[in-house]
Amino acid sequence: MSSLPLHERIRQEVESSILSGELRPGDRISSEFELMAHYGCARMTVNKAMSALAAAGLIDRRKRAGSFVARPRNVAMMLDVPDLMSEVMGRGQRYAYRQLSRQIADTAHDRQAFAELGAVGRVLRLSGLHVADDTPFAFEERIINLALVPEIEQADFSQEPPGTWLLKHIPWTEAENRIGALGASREHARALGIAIGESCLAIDRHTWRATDSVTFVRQVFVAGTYELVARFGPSRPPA
Amino acid sequence: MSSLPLHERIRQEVESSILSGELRPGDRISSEFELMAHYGCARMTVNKAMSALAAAGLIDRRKRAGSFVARPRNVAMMLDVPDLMSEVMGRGQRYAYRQLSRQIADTAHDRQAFAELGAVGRVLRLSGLHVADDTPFAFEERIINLALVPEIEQADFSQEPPGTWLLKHIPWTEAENRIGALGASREHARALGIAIGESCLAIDRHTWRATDSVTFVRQVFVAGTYELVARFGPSRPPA
DNA sequence: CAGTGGTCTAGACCACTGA
DNA sequence: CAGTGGTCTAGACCACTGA
Repeated sequence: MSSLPLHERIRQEVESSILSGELRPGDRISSEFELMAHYGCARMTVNKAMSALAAAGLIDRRKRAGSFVARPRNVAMMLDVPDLMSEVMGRGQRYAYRQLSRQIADTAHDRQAFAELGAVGRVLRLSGLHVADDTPFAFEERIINLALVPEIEQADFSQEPPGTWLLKHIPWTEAENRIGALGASREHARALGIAIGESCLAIDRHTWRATDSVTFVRQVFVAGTYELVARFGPSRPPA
Repeated sequence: MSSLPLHERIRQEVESSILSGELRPGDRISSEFELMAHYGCARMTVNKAMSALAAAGLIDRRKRAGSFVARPRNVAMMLDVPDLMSEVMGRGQRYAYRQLSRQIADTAHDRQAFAELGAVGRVLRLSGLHVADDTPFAFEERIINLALVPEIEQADFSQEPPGTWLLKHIPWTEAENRIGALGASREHARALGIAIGESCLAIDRHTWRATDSVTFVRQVFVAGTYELVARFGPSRPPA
């Protein structure tokens, strides 16, 4: 039973040739005209398959020359960056957000806020804990551009954390994440119940709406309690 | 000067409506027939634009019902996972790999190798340091399936690290990365010149060729010396 | 200059599914 | 059952660029 569309079948067959090693980097792939003849289909169907492989970075296409298996350099992996509340609840655990601090500031006087968001004016600064089954697993420190989201001043974070609130109210954004490690500061240590200097995973995320900064957040996870997963490949990895 | 293909212009215009908030999650997008009329083009052109948005996860398409702005849940970010040697040299620094240990084992007797790769038989176990401008910045511990890459037993890692060697000899693979933090072990600490327990970023990468395990590697970076960057969005984030 | 990919057209048939 | 998206056809013209 193969109800697979033809363009998808072509894509998978060429992809398999590349991932199995039958076609090696630099090798030329049959031209669209040759593939048309081979599959007995229209050129658009072949083109759809090959365009998808080019978009995924597996092949390079050059006019007049043809299509070639690309060299795997900086492979772009797909990284899942889930909403923490959804993720915790998805594992069947209870989720809670505990606010630790709240403060209105202005990028004109708050140098850190200015450094992260630029000159956006009034900002809301929050810090809090993400808690799964009564155990804090992440500390977060957030700066929100109030010019863009004034109504967040009245928001209630007892049911959902600021990140989830923002996701609902500022639905689609552009984002940049920086992932690193750090040793727990005094504040992190007290909040997370660990020792100062203990190893933590840190995610710094800056999100924009068009050209305006929406929010900057640093989330700090105790080492071993949280992992990010990124994948590359046609299917999920074999078991 | 807009030499942009029409399908790309349509994609960008709909994307802008979503990212600017003009269209909100759940909102219906004009049908392909309406967009055909609006842009005065063929349906395939509209379809190419909308299919790209659906592939990127920005819209959901349902037969009979139409196309709708998706809810931003687990957004898939693009994570750059560069080759360490290329990255260091791309920054204009000198790169070197220093091998620390080398050992042939068998998954029949080596429990850790079996746990990571499965029952693949003979394996090569390596540990070494990635060095930029004479400063070690990453420790790596690697297990390689010799059944798949027997010639690596004779390879010389003085010019390129095992990862780069594998990239050249086993060009395209599937991969899964797990990114977390850990405290430096005694071995990490000695190799990297840091204190035991000091915070480190750890990347565990398992790569496959079709259904066969090729290699498992853990790379450990001193906190603050290395960051991973992941992005989501139509363009690069504003400055 | 000739082969290749990039794009686009104006149709077509179909599966699906919600009004 | 009618509107929608999914797919596909058989053409077309063009820009590019390497033989």
